[in-house]
Amino acid sequence: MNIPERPTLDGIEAHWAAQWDDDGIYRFDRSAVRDDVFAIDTPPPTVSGSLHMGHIFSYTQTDAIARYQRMAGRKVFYPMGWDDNGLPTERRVQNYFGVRCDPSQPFIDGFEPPFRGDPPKDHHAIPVSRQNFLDLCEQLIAIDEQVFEALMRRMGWSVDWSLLYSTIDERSRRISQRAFLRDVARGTAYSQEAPTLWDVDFQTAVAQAELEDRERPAAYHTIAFHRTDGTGDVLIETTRPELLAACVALVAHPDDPRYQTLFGRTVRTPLYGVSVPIVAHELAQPDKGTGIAMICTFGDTTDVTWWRELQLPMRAIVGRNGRILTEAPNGVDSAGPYAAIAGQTVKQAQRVVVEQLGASGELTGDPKPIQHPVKFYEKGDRPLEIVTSRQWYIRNGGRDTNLRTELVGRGAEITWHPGHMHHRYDNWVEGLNGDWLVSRQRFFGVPIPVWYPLDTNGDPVYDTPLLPTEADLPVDPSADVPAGYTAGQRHQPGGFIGDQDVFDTWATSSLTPQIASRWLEAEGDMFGQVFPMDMRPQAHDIIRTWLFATTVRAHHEHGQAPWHHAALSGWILDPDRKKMSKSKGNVVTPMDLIETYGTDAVRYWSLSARLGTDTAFSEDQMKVGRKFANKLLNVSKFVLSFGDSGGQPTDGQAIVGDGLDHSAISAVDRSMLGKLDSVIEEATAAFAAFDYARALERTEAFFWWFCDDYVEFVKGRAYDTETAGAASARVALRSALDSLQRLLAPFLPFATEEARSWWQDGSVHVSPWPIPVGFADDGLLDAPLQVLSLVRRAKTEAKVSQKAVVDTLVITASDAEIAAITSAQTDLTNAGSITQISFTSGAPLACEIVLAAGE
RNA sequence: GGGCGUAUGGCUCAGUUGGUUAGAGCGCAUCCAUGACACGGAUGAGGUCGGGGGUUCGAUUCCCUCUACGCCCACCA
Repeated sequence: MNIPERPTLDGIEAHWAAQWDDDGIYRFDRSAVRDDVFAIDTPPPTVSGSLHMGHIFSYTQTDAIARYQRMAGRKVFYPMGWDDNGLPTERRVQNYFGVRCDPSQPFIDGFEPPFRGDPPKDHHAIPVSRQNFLDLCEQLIAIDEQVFEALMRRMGWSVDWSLLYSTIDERSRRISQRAFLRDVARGTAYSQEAPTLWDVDFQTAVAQAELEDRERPAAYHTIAFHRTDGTGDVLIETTRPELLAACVALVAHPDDPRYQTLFGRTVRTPLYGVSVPIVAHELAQPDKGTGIAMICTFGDTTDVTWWRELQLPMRAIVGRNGRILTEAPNGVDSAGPYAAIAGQTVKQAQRVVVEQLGASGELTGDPKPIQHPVKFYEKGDRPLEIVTSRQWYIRNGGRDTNLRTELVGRGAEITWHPGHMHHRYDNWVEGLNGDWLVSRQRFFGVPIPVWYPLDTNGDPVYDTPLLPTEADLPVDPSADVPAGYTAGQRHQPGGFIGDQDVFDTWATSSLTPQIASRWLEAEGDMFGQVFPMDMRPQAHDIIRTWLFATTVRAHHEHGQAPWHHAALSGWILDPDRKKMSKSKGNVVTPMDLIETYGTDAVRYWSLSARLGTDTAFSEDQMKVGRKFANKLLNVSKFVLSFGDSGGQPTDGQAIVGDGLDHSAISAVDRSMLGKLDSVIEEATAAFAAFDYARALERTEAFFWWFCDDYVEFVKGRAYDTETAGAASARVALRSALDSLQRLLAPFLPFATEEARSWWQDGSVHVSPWPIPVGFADDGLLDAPLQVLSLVRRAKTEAKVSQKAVVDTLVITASDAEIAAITSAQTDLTNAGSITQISFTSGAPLACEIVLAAGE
């Protein structure tokens, strides 16, 4: 036994983290069978910056559950990953090095970027080749990932670092492509040319799940369409007059009496004079504007619906770069008014068209400014446009009621923590309106493993893609050649082309259970040991993306939900209850907090918050956690200082296992141990239900009671080896300490390990979770401690030391209480420095206290 | 427009099938520097459980309604 003179929390993190690593105590047991495994589908953090308090918060919550499960005997599968492919990384690379990817640039060997961190504001990103750009991505993520790992290790998260993966590494590319090929083979993935939401800055298609609405100013413009029979004008209102050239019809509600006579007739568009039909559709809203709207290809997603369902012609005018196409669409004269908008941005074009309409007299009144929601890519800066392009999709129920029902069923297989998060899943699935668009016109991602044959004219034949075999994965269709072709046939008539696109990052991260477990890999496949996983921890704002996408993939490939439990963490709020944001400038970094309060203190704050509950950032809570950890060291030192004359308990069954009969333990000590048994039961039940916060609350409450009441109560007896009950007190103290250290290990892994190391071999984190010893929680101590409390109050009111002697104490109590007090009388007189006690039968419990003179 | 959640002493939160004086910590006040701990200990003040209505012998807890805040979803001309 080696107890320091002055226990301290300082410096214990680095020491124990290194020790755990050396001992490999968090290694997954690869021989474990599924029933013994507890598998966690860890969220791979996005590597595009730094870890923030939200990560600390939620990952620590998962870690506590992992630690409990490990101690409870499960073989914990707890991987870590980096989500390092995708747009966030590309954007960070652009901002960090001052470059942008331009595939038309030649590769430069040994390329040096103009900056490494913080290019000046006026720097114009220089174009670099695709390969140079990808190299820079790899460089930067390697740097970022080192920083991430260092912080995670400092946090004491009990992940198995040998399971580390990255979503861009070779294994992930192979697994992602393998899963996709299987989707293609079974028809759950397909490509299609269709109108697609398009970000004009990133120049890529985006998926429904990545949209967000933002309130933007706009204006209603009232525009006159001319009836082709010459009987007058039809007025419509629009916020997008620049799309007039893209107009293919006017639409009103079929029941709208104002337009009954117009259905089936035609009007001519202003400026361009194109003849378009007036059609009826129930999505038209009579109360909006004039009740009749123009349908353009495409102004919004409703236009797409109308265009498709009413089988209208295509008259696209917005290009992929967000500018008006130089060539006018079918039916519009390129030389007319259109020439003035060709090549302009959408915004510029609007100004021009409004001027033109004003001049032609076809604009009625002044534009009426409004605020309205506009769809944005969640990471984008300009409103989305809709352009037609060929994309890959994975079926997600958005176009198939049966599939949707099945996916709702998968959601119901999962136990949600907290339960109400399930609504968000159902809500999302039931609101889907299209399949999942997985292709992106970007660079740093998993390539779509597909080539297309070129016909004799050199045009791609998209219906018969050329696919690699699984054995050849991963492939890069831009560099690799499909079977049966030679490299020289690329881009040649009769030859082939590679698909230029990459998967959206969610298309790969939706496979984290497969990636982490090395599904179907030649080396180290653990899939069968861990799938379906036990737990998916994640934030609630990505239910519609990550959680749902993972469920879709598991449904298609494995026919089941990917996990048994989904644990949804809340958000960190600023003290003023707003969502914590980096832009506020007052955000403290996790490392600062760890250094100020210690890891266990930061963990304590994280673990005080329940799943799904948004929580205020609170340094006060961390201070409490610091005190808690410190107290654990001190009480451990104190209890252990008594020596082990009563026999040293070594595990949860210490007292009996030590050869000491229950009857050798005094009634007072048995009562404390009974109370502890109840706490163990409650904490265990709470942990089993993923409610670590409740387990902490119960354990902590008992811990402080133990320190302030029980220890104070019995320490006089424990000191004095001449006392008959000394051995009992010592064994009880040690036994309780043993259980407490283990109960607290998931919360305070460093302090518990430190205190544990003074008297036990082996890590507390691989010791068994305590189980009840079998004593009754009889409340025997309630009455004696109540008396002690009254004595303390009397001393406080008399403004004397707690050490002051009580000459006589007359207790009025019920017979049962008197019996309890009598059984604890030795400890009571010790703890209260009481000379003489007498009893009167009665109720309620009361005391008459006479302090010794001169005190 | 639809859905979900939250409203408990100055602050952060518990409150487990409705049941005797609604709990804890922080903060605050007063006191004690007792031989584990001053990153300590003792004691205390402080709440008509968001408003209104209902069910019940009895509601913070169940039902209805209103209000405030937050989030998710929606076809946004």
